[in-house]
Amino acid sequence: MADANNNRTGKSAARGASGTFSLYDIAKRAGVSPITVSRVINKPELVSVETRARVLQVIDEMGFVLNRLASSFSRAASRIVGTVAPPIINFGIAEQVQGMSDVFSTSDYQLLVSPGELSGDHEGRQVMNMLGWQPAGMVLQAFSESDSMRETLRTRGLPVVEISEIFGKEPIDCVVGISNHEAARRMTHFLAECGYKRIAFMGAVSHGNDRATRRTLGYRAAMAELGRKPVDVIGPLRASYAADGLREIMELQPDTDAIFCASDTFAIAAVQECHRRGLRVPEDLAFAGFGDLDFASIIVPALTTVSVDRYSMGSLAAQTLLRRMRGEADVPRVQDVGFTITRRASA
Amino acid sequence: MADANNNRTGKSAARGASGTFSLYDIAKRAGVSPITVSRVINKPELVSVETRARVLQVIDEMGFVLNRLASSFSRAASRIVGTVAPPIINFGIAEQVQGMSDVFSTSDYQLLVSPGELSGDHEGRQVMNMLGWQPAGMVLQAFSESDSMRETLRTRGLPVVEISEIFGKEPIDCVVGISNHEAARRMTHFLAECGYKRIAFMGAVSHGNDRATRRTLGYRAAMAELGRKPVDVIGPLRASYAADGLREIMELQPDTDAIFCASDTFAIAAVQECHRRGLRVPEDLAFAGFGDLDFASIIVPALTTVSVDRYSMGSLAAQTLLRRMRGEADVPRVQDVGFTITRRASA
DNA sequence: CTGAAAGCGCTTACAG
DNA sequence: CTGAAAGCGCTTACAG
Repeated sequence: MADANNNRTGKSAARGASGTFSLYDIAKRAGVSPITVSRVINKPELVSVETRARVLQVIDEMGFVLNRLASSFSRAASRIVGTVAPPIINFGIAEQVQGMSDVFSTSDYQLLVSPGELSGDHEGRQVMNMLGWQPAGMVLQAFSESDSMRETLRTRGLPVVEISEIFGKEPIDCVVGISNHEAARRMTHFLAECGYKRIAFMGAVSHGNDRATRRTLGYRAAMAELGRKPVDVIGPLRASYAADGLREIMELQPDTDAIFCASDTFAIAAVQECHRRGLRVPEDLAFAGFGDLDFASIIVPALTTVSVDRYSMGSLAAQTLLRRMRGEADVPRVQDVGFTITRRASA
Repeated sequence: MADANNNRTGKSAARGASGTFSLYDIAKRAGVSPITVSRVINKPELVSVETRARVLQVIDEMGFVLNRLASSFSRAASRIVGTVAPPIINFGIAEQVQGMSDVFSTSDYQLLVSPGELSGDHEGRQVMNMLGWQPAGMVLQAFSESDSMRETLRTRGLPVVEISEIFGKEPIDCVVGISNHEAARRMTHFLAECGYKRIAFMGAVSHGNDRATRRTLGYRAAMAELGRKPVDVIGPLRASYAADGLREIMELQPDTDAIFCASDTFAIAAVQECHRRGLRVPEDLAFAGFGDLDFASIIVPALTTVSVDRYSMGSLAAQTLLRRMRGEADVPRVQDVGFTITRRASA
């Protein structure tokens, strides 16, 4: 049949001995042409029931796995979606990726996650790398804000969804996220409404993205609106900084009665440090966090925090990208997933 | 030059308008053949300094990104390494992936992470999916133990490194991990040596892998060796189970003086529950965990636990796979990364 | 419903 | 140090 004038068949069959078969091997065995096998896999409704059954049986018998490299490379439209994970995968990022992957796994797109590299100066290089896989779209988890990378992506006209701070942002294409500035501002006002008089802030150093900075600025904006003096310190986003940060704040303003932490990690660790020092939380010192990590509701006292639904952020980003890749016209450029202030026992 | 008898050049150049160029476009512009461009990228030492410089400049000017799909698909040996992440990415898994990716990023292999799907009955399907990308090797994070999948992989003769329980395991190819049975056994003996008399165990339900079960059996083995009666309960691996588990244990054995938890998540949450109930830790009830999460050393009292270096597990797995893919002969089939008992304040 | 031809953009192996 | 030819395993677009 088809193999009379196709000399590749023989070669593939020979390779088959080591466990790998091609479409041609299946076609030969099933007595059909390779395109028919391709259709059985990709567009089964175009093939007659009998032919389909026969081909499927051969596929099963031979343990055939379609070479995705070849199908992606052939003239078919790319079904790859790329994302680059930040170098430090924390719980929030994991939730976000989960949200994305749950959406893509029910689509016919394959999500490729390229883990972030530690050598941080190559943010853009990671994205360029990903571009080599010819993705139909990308989700950027906005750990970096390299301008040249943003420009490259914009020029290519590739559908891109950023998960990011949305305040005052000029997105490459679409952006999904929250306003960290607004969230921090609101939490600060909330603490003031709770009756706390001297609210300090423990912030994280910026890591190539502006989330951390936005939170600090939101706190300061609220303090200005309240007519109060801002007291803030900044350190690396690790639990170990919390004890130092606490000390720094108490030196700056010994009668501080509440500390708003830019992350739950800080808040949880700082609360533990208070236990160690014999300070009562919230009676002697109240705490609020940011993020609503798993442990935030577990620790004693349970943490008052800004709840952000990272899973939803991921799935909304994925859904938005799907719409963009389908070429829908009215896809919103900026989507705010919002946040809530969750009051528990710590403030 | 080269383009006179290559009709693809024109087409590629036309596509270039929308931002994508091929090797042919670069070759034409630089006045060399496509293979030379390929060599500048892959084996620069084979090209003269002048030619190299000229080509690199054109690549840079045109923002050329090599099509990895095409290079992987062409007859070159695959430079793809696949891994499937478990559906729930916890902190340990994240560390493990980090360890892997740090190793691969300094090699010329590209790590492809396929995020796990929630529809858990398709464990093997994920791996088959990955196989379609023609990886040169795979790292299995052993969240599932599907026999048919293991058999498929074995048959193909693909280099595979499993990160897994190593006790009594017949690896597909190579395995890196610890003996959870031994670790749990040792921690139980350690608690006994600390003077605790009635040591109970809070275990997690097995999730397609046998780590959880191994820990339970290790505890029971130690109790048998000590000539004591084992008291164990089992629940879903979520912080919310800890309060229930604690109650169940106290009903089973009201004078329990130490609880060994199969995970730090349980232990941290259970300690918090004790705070809530007014029980002193470790005076009234001592706790030990498993894993040494970030928060284990932060909470008050700091947690006594089994420390397992997940990052090292990931990087050792990657290094082992690299050796297997290079065809080294003496790669050990089973590697035990070991554990340590870390004593802190909770027991 | 099924098939023959052409080509996706690279790299290998062979020449020079 | 550089290049022309062939082919990797699929799928598209065209036929019938």
